Amino acid sequence: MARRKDHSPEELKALVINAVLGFLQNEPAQKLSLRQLAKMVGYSPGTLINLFGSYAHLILAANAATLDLIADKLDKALVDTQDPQNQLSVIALEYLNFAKQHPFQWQILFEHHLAEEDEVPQWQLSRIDGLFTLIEKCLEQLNPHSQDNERHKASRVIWAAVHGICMLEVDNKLFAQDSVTGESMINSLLSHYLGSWKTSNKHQGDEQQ
Amino acid sequence: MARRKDHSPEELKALVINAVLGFLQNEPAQKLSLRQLAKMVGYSPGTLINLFGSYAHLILAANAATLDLIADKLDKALVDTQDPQNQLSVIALEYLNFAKQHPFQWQILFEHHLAEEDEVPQWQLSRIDGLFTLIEKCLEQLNPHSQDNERHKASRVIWAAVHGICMLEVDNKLFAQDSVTGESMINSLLSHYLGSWKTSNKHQGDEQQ
DNA sequence: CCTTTAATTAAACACTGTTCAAAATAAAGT
DNA sequence: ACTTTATTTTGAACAGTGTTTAATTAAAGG
Repeated sequence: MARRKDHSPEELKALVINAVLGFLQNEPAQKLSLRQLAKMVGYSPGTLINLFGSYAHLILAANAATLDLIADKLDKALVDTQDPQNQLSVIALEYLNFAKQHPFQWQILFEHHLAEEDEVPQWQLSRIDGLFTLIEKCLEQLNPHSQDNERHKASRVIWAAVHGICMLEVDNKLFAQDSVTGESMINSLLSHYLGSWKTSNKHQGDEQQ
Repeated sequence: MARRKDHSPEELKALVINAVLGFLQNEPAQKLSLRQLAKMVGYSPGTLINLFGSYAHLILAANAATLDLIADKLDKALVDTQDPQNQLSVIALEYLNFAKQHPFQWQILFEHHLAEEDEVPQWQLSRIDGLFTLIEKCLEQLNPHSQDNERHKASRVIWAAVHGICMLEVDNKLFAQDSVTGESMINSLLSHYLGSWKTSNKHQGDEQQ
């Protein structure tokens, strides 16, 4: 059998990715498989494999779409916020919101590991780099006297911390009383961490390591 | 075939769990399977299944052993530290150290999801509860005027943040310059967050949410 | 119209976790 | 000591997985 002109390669890729993301709205990534995905879009497993290279790369393509979607949401949420600390808050809360609304789609973003032989593709790296740059810009507004490497470190700390909160929230691993939500934790984190950080480099270097 | 008196059920369980943890020292969880695990210990796949109930519960048992191991390391690391802020630092750094030294064993702790129908077992919950209690005690020493729910929230924030740092460090997803290590991030997090937190409830309530 | 090119797939392969009836043996009863 | 009972262990079968490949067929080029 051969070339069915139903869909161009790009159309088919989009079709498959939509099928993945649609599936992950209701069911966890574990229950997804190449074979039933092929059935959903009406093609054979082999076709999907030589479209994406492998099942792992197919998931990677879906994750790329998710990253773009998140970046888009962040950009839109930032347009009517000027204060840098509020901006960081908006970024973190919007990120949490996405994780809560699409838990399975969000989980697969971080639980999907490529085989160690093939490296993480360049576009993936640049997408993540964009997010860090965004945070660092906020930090620069918050404390114009701060140094590059201080903002670099702080952006990673904030990002990792927010990420951890989202992760445990989505996995229901916080074991917290009802009043303690992901939102309140992010507020606590940002107000205390930034409150100390933005005043720590006014007259001297980092006070502890 | 029947009762081979080679091993009692408990001995066999320990044997299997050791095989799992040994495997995860060198290879990721993806490459582990029930069948090759059975070969390692010299029993059939079926035997392991009616020992543990299922492959998922076998992994759960291995994760329980890991949690005990971590709790043990934390206890031992804490004996010669009095200052509560130093204690929190020791806890976090020891935790990071374990994650770095046993990345695959640590990953499977959080990437392994049970089917939603069977709930997380009680002993698992109590182990995690113990860790939170430990952190809350440090916080109480840090600020005796703080309220219960404030320490409750702060313990979750710290825990989630430390966890996020460990996760991105193990996954190599920090994309940070060499000077920014997991250790330096944990130091930054704790010094800034705690620095603000411990003085925030001296004369009034939580200043923001 | 015929040939070449390339997309698509069914079938086979080597795996996976799980079930179950049959087999093997340890323990209990006589 | 022998039989019976009970229980542990397993091989084989089952339904599923991702991947490879040879064969097929539709479209494009001459």
